[in-house]
Amino acid sequence: MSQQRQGNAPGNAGAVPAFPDLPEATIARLPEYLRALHNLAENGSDTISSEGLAAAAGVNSAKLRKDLSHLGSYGTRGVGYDVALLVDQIEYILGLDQRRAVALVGVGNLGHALAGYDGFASRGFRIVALFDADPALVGETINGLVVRHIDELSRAVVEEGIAIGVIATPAGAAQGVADELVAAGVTSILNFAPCVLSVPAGVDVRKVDLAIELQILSFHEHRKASLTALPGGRGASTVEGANQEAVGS
Amino acid sequence: MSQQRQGNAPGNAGAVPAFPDLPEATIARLPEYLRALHNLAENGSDTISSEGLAAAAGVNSAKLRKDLSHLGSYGTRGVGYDVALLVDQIEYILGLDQRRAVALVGVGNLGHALAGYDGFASRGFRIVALFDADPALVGETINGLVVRHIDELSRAVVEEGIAIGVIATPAGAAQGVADELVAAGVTSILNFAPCVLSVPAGVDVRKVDLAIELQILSFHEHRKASLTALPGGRGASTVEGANQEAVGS
DNA sequence: CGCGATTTGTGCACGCCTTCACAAGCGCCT
DNA sequence: AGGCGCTTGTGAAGGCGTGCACAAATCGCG
Repeated sequence: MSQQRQGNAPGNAGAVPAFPDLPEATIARLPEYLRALHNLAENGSDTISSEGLAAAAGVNSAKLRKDLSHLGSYGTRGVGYDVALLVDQIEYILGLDQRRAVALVGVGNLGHALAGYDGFASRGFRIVALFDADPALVGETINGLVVRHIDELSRAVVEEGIAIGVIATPAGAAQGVADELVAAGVTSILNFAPCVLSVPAGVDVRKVDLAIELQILSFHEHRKASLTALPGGRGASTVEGANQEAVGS
Repeated sequence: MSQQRQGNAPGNAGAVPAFPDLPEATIARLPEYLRALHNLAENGSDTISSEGLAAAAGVNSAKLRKDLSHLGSYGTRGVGYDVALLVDQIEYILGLDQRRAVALVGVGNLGHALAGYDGFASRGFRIVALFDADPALVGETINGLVVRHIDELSRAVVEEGIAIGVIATPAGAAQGVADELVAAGVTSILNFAPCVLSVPAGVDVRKVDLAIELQILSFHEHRKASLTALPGGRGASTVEGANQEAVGS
């Protein structure tokens, strides 16, 4: 590894290990590696081989090694990777060393569940504010947080230092909420509403559409069915095996 | 377009428009096109240009045209695409003409919300059975469905003709549930549990991990912050604009 | 009927990502 | 100390996906 930490900050004394620019595909897999590593750490493993970690994360071992090499991580040849060290490295890269504050807008059916979802708290995030436009929901307490009216969003974002917003409103309200989030200073949005958001440059949007995932599965069902129905079709056994397609680009 | 509907079933008289093998990337975008088309249809549009539809779906128009050309779809040069026809084509390809039956396992926090999520019903899916292992939850009625014990899963899958299962259990229980689903005959699984599932060939798995999406956003936050902090950093304005990264491979 | 405006469908080139295969490095055992 | 086995890190090749740019096709109008 010749060029880890390529110094784009010339005079910096190495205090901040300047930011490597990782391929998007790699970034999307890092959280999965992190989860697998936490599992391994709980089971008492000190080191793990690329083969082992790859299996735990559901990817090819060559891919895993290349991913890790991108972030300049040191494994030890003949031994493997130090689990604790790798956890720290990945958490640092992902910016999870600081527990990030998240605002959630829309506490309807889905939003309510997200507000109570353990997985966020246990993986580096704190939902610090809930908002809704419906007066009937404002005031309700969910998981220790009081739902506030969306008009208070702007102030809360500033006061709590919120950089990430989650939209769990109906599609019709999503763009308006996104605009308010951006105006308040939020620079990353996770959108559960089934619609395209338009945001200014510098704001990142990721979209999760639950129905789309089912529709993709439906396509494969349809394909499998039409294969088995074909005269010469060899049935579903022609499909490649054990494909674990992770979501997220 | 010379080779639409390449007849892999030689003697078939065209009754079944033999299955084109679309690129995965295209498949993942079809549901988004479909959603945009439904919106357009509601607004009374009869035809739509590739430019217009691309904007509504948040993609490049060239990409959209290439995607649609893959499924042998007919647009009219100088005019655009027939909205109703395109809806039918995409719904057929995705296998949404038949409302697919879905089983949902795990009605905890997240599962409860999924069971009540309108977006499934309105886009071609019927959740027909709910299961949980916790006796305290069995018997509860959610959205008109009674939660059954997971032991009844196998019978229900057969009786109701269920081909798609959704796992919304804790990570520890997910692999066991997946095994039972597969044993019962389910061939597609949507997994919300944060773990890797291992399934036999011929079974498709898609994974949605809500925390992972946030972690990817967190990375970009971290990156943006480190850029603005840099001596020569030109701030967040260097990021490419309005990037709408859709989730799903 | 012919022409211009418009829009689709696609050949092509480029870049990203994946995968293979192997050299380089590390630790352990004798 | 030396050799052997194991594992990482990476060069190179191949495949896939994207986006440009343009030819082909269709409609409307004079």
